[in-house]
Amino acid sequence: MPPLVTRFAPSPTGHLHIGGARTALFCWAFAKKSGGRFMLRIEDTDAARSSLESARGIIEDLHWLGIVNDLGPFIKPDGSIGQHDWEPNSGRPPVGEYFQARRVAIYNAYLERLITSGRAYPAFDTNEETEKQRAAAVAAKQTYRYPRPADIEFGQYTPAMQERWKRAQAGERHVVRFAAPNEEIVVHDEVLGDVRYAPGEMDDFVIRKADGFPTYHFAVVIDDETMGVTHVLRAQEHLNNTPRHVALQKALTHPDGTAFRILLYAHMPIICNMDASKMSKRDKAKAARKALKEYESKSKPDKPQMIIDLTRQLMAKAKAEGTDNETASIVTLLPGFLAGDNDNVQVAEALAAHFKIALPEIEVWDFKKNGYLPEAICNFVALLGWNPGLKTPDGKDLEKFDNAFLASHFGLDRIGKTASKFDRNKLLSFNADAINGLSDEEFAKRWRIWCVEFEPVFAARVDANGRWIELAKAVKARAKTLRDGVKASAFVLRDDHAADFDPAAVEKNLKANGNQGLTLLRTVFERLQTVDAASWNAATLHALIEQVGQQDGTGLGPVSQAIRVAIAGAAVSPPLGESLAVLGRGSALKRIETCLSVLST
RNA sequence: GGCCCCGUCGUCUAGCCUGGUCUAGGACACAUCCCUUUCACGGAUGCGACAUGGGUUCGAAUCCCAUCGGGGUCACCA
Repeated sequence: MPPLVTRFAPSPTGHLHIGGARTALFCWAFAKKSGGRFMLRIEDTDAARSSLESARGIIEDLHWLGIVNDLGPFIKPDGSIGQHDWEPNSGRPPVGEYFQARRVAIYNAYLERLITSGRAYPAFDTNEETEKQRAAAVAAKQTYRYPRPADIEFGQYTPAMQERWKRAQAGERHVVRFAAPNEEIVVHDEVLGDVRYAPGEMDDFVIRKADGFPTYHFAVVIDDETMGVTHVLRAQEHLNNTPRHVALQKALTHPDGTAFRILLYAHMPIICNMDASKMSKRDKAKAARKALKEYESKSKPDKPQMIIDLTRQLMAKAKAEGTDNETASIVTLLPGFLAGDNDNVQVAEALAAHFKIALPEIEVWDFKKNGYLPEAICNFVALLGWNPGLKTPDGKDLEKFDNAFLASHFGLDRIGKTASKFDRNKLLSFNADAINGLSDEEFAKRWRIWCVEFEPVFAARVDANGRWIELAKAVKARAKTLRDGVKASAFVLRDDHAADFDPAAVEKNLKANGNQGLTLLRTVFERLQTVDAASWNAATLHALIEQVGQQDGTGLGPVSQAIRVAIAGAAVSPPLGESLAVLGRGSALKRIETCLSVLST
């Protein structure tokens, strides 16, 4: 019995998309659940857009999510790319290459047999010619289908076909097209059931491009067959591709004459935005253009001048950050981006930084950068189109689980059919729960690692006073993301001599009732000075503040708020004991002193 | 526009296959209250859906049909 094999086959043209993460997760979970293998394959046949860097990034993103492949490329500790292949005793021949661009010889061998069996033929139309026909068809509201040339006979390797092949081999620029069968194609889908496509729906699609690389359809079918893939799990946007793949599987044979298998398919729901459009990288460009539009409608700038200004600012920024190269390309792409001719992500990000707006998180890396935990992302995304259908002991739907649970419970039978909207609120809530489920120590550790990468200034400051645990305790409950944790502790970064205090807070908490707050603040200040550095901890400080409040008869509130304004500059901060402890004796006293002297005059 | 898929609270969904236990359950969001030194956390309560119209049936969220609505896809991208 050959093992069950699923595969995730991204094209390395950018970061891992959140929808791709779900596909990978489901493929992984299905393989684990079934005792099979999960394979990663890199579909880099688009020479212009693929990059090794993207492939590396995608592998890293998957690893970060805890989705580890049994077969295909992985990143070694030394940073180089290695690969897992079928073992000698696995009953399967080794795959060899998992990057499609390195498998061209394999595709060509199958392609040639397709040609000599009359099921594929070289076509010499130029791109412009077919585009023109297509445009004409669209203008006439007709469905465009590539018309099969008159000299092609389905399934016959005629002299005319031989002549075409000879021309192609002689080096004439051409593509190879598949001679599509004129019959009904039924796709058996594990989620959707049988999906029927009427005869004549499929045209003679391209299977090898003019640059010699196979198209997606062809490479996928050859690879899935030759690599031993048994189940194809992918998003529903691929459903309409499937009849092509099935037709190809029916037409292809191995050198020994055996037929290709018809694979088992399971198409899962699309993940879309709250407005029901498909979630895509372009949403970033959309958001950036929207910000720009708002700016334009507000300040009605001269457009050419604005482009010049923007360009200058971006270049200056790049120079300051030492990212000259990247920004040079941004600058050349900017006019096209503004005109809507390209959706370059770097341009979008540069504009977002300029207009101080947040771009929507679309890729796994975006979520990582903004402080989401991988376990929360996996958990949330697993619920988009799948549900365990189990209840918790108190009768609620079971929806909090980890990847190990998925690996033991996932099944195709509980994949839904309806598209799901990506509710960022719910993800945020899942993330907050994941953070709160961490012990203080664990949270401190992971938060610090994140800060070092994404908030280095803050990390260095906290590192300097070594108060991560105290800060983590103070901040954990009010952090829905790791980034929130930094926001909640922003007071740490305040200058001890800063003289700006939120006026409303000053009025309410210090000056009201005849300077009640200031008086209290003076009292605590004196008392705090008696606490030495060794006993400067949250519990001691809290007790002291409580005492002052009691002695004064005003309770805990007024003193607390007075101190809070003094040390944080505003009426909001984490609990006082912790806040003072984190600041340390010197800093805390200095701030109160500053506040007293600024407001007493 | 052609083809394909889908239609339960605003959102994710349970229930649908195997009609009655569904005056449709849970979660997120929202609202109110409680807790509270601020902001949060937490606790309680509330708001809120079977797209519409026909069948079938004693009985339909569940089965059938139609309508309407939404989405996907129509590349020498994957």
